[in-house]
Amino acid sequence: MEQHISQQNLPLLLSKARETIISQFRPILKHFGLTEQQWRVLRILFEEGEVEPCYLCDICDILSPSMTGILKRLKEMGLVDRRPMDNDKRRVLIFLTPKSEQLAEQILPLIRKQYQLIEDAWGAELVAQIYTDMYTLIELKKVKVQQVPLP
Amino acid sequence: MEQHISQQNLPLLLSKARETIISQFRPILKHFGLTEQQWRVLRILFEEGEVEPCYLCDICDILSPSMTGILKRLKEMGLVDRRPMDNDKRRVLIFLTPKSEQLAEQILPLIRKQYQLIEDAWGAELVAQIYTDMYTLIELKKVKVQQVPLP
DNA sequence: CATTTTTCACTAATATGTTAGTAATATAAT
DNA sequence: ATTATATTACTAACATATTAGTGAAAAATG
Repeated sequence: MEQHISQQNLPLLLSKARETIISQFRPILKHFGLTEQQWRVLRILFEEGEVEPCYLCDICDILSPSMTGILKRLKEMGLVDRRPMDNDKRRVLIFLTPKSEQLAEQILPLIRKQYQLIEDAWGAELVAQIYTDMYTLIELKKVKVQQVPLP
Repeated sequence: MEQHISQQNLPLLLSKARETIISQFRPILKHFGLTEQQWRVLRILFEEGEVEPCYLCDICDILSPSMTGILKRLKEMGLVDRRPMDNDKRRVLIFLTPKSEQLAEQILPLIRKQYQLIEDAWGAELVAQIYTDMYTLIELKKVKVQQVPLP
């Protein structure tokens, strides 16, 4: 079905753009029985070692209540474990298990290859441009926008 | 908390970019007790009159099972109504009520003003650039990407 | 005309998103 | 030190996302 996209609807455009990208990777994650969010978390843990949940929330763009469930399920799957911090009893540290270390080592090369295939199909320049644009847009978060007065 | 963003993670970047945008509009919708998805649907109905659920799914980038719930809640709120089609008994048509027509007429000017405020803060050229990039990216959906072989 | 395949809206089950609020602990201000 | 505030992880309640699958009707096929 061919359709026009409503003008002045940036969130929707971003949503559709994101779907275009993520659909290229969904088959890989599905093959390993992971959701996109679960993989985001595992990947950060693989790259950075043990970190706190709030740090994961920040980096992965996942809110705290969602993260609670994600970590709970990852723990049930035997893919993460946790230990309390010594100096601050509120905090905990999350880290990978040997099982998930191995899993990440399997998945990461496939993700990289898929990015290569995307560049082959869409052109490396265009992909680079998308990166640049997204970083620019995210940085704009720091530029305060006035709020329209509400009735 | 300042953080680096993982390389080769476009879906996450898109997610953060989208959040940057939508956060500018959330206060408006919240003021009227609407979620972003509910507003997407109302807006299309306001622009296009009565349409079918599958068309709304397509345009709003919302999957059918989600749309079922969204339309059900909008109906309970008295913001949409439905009638079966004459020639095809599977299909239904969704349309606004007087109440939601009036609501849309209140909200739309505020959305437009907020876009103006965004352009004032970030620059019209940059916003235009984002539109262009997103359209380009969405069009890329039609360019088939090879799938990495899975073990 | 009868059979097969598609299409449409829907349900079910599970995972995540969003907002509000909580208890425990830590830090800042009095 | 005592109070007030901030932070961290969490729960609750509801809305939406994702995948699989269903029944009814329409369209395509034989």
